[in-house]
Amino acid sequence: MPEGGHLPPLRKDKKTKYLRRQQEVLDAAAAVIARKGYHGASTTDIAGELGVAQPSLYYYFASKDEALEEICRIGTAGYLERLQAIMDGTGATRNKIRDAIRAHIEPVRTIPNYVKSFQRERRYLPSERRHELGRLIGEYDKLFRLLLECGVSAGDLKPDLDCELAAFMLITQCNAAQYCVGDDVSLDRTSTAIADVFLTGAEL
Amino acid sequence: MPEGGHLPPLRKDKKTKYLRRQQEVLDAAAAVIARKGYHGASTTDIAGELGVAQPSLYYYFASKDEALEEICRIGTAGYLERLQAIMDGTGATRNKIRDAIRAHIEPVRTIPNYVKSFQRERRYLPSERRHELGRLIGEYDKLFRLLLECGVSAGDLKPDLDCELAAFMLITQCNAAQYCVGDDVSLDRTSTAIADVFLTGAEL
DNA sequence: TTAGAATTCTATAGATTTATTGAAAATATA
DNA sequence: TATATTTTCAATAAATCTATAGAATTCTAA
Repeated sequence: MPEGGHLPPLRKDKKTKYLRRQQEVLDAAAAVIARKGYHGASTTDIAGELGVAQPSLYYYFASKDEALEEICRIGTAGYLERLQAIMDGTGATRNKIRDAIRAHIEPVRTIPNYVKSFQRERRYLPSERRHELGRLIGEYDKLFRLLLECGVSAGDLKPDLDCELAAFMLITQCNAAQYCVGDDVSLDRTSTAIADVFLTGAEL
Repeated sequence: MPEGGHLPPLRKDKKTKYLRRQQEVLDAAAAVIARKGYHGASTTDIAGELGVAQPSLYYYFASKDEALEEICRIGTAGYLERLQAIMDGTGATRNKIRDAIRAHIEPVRTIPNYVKSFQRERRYLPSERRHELGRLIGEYDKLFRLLLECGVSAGDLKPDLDCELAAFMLITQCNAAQYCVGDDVSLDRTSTAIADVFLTGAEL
């Protein structure tokens, strides 16, 4: 058994196979945790999802905590970089906001179990990792807020806009986009609808 | 011990004292469950919050499930009625929307532990009660959507507004209002800010 | 002050959980 | 095929959880 349970075996050409299986285990864990919550999802449940015995999981992860850490890492990967890239662009404020909304919602749709587990279960992480994630989220919130503040400075958005609150509410709406139940809930239509209301309002 | 653990004693004048204590137990349970989640909150944790021994709780509730049911009942009480009353009023659409937002956020601020426990932990209810709550939420969503649709019909809101999505996103923002962290996060200011952006948008 | 009612406690049963150990099975390699 | 490596499993330890039973305590009222 690999040291610590989560370290891969030694032969280098076998690593990829090990890592592929580890990914499958992680997918199963994310699915069960998204469905039943971290404490509601037993390791027996996760093993059942995979069709293996419960101790087999420990060949790939040292602990349930560690699996949640990895799930959260995947669920948050790239967010900051994508938003930064959008802000570095040259388009109009409204298009940057549209792009930011779209970029945020995309993983919510493509890897919903990872994002959902991150959103709802990250508070059960060990404190060090939890605080680390908190800092990352704080940076993202700040960057999103900066996007709006730049729009205000440029004269594209209302000068009295509460950018902190507005950024928070936009992020909240993007996170909730996975729970939409309407007729056409495609990524495109959902992100466009959120952006439209945010930019131009609902009133005539 | 009262039959079933949760039924009050017989002498009628003692009932109020029993019910008061039951409320204290419920407050403690709501606080711990809001903080640690339903499965993360052990009955020992809840008893510790009250400073009593763990089995003492069972004098007031037959089970942990039952306590969660009661917490969810309190956390959702009055929502439908308040929204209905607002819709029955005669004011302009924009003011009804403002009132609806304000009314939704108020319990989020006044009884946060109950609302938070309801929002995040209701999925762990026994299935019958969970579906019952689901129907209640569905009615509320539908009523909120109707409010917007009436606005569209009256010519107060844009004819192409996606009322289902917009209602869902408004409710989502109200529910998230408990997590605001800005300078002035009063009920008034938060609800006004949400309504302003929704009605008139962020763009100049 | 004492009898009865109401409330809380100690002790514990019984189920479930995470994680470990060492053996068995499966797979790859020579 | 035989050997070594990788992967999985059965068995189980140890901790924790919900809930119960019955005793002890506290409160109330005559």
